[in-house]
Amino acid sequence: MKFSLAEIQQKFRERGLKCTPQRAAIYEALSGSTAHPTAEELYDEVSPRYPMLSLNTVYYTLGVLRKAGLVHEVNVGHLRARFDANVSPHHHVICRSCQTIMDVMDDRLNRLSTPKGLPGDFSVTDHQVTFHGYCGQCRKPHSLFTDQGHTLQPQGGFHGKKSQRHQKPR
Amino acid sequence: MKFSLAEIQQKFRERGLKCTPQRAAIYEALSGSTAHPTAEELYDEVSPRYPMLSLNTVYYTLGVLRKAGLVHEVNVGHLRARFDANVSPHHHVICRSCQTIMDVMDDRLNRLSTPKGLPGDFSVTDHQVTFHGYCGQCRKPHSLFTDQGHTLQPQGGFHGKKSQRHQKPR
DNA sequence: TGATAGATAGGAATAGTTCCTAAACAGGAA
DNA sequence: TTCCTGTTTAGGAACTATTCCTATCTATCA
Repeated sequence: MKFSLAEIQQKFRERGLKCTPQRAAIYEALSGSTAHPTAEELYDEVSPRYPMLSLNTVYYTLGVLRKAGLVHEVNVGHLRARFDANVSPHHHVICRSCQTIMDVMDDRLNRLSTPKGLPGDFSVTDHQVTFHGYCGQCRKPHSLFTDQGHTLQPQGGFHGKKSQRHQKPR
Repeated sequence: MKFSLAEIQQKFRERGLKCTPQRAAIYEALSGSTAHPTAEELYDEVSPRYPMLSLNTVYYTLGVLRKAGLVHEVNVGHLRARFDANVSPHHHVICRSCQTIMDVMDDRLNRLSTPKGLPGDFSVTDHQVTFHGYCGQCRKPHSLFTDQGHTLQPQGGFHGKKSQRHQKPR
């Protein structure tokens, strides 16, 4: 859920983080989304209100928030990192075709026990379950045969936002 | 387990893939490892036998083998892609500090049922459980406090192979 | 209000991966 | 066996996400 400025200020203060307008805006935008946006998508959302904002600052801020435990980084494939302000334990479903990520809140999955057969000195801190499949929009008869993971060369059919390097208008 | 040349030839033939020496060597090296090597680590392993081998070819070959279902790509964070010739369903344990990946073969995990609360038109094809924690070598008292996921700036303590762009000797 | 540690913005650098192209070659046909 | 053809290879360049560097700015605290 989207946090108010007061809530954000408090969270930052509790963790000894400076509360700059950019930082608050980035966190506000992230907390108001369940789409697991990329750094650039957050930049695109916040940028209109802060035209001087740099993508650099978004990365820096996300790094700071992550270290403070306010943000999780979700990685799907080796493509762009995606971020999530929902830091309570949860899991994900990912469409193999359009890479859309959805949250799965299922307590049963939170309670999986540590697997057997690990080296004795390995200490498990947490785990995550990722379900793969095809969402309604991508679910076509041939999908199962054409796409095993991401493709070497970009193919059509992606209905999300197109990857595009940000260009400052000149 | 490491495949023999005859086995590799057969697997390639069955899938209509040309069996070039480079391709066979790359797949042989991958099948002989449980360390989930990166493209570059495979390159480093095969390269001595094929000095003209290019990293490009390793990427191309891994892409071809992945599409043919002979290889899985495992992604940890947004760092380098890692590959696995073990394509039977299994799960992973990853050290948060050194990024070492180990396989978890646990039938119980293979049988997790599809979570509730998904959009009705989403079809789940498979799932994967990833356990995070700290391996014996990385398990120091302070580890739990300094590292939440990967760091913005590289820190010491990495005991794996150092990331280093390959340079052809001149 | 002033000092200061930390934050921001811009540009450059880095690293992993993919694209492009000409030359080489595996595998089937003759 | 030899020839043909489409695929594979290697090298270089390009691309993209992310990080590094640095000068300037600013939120916070005294």
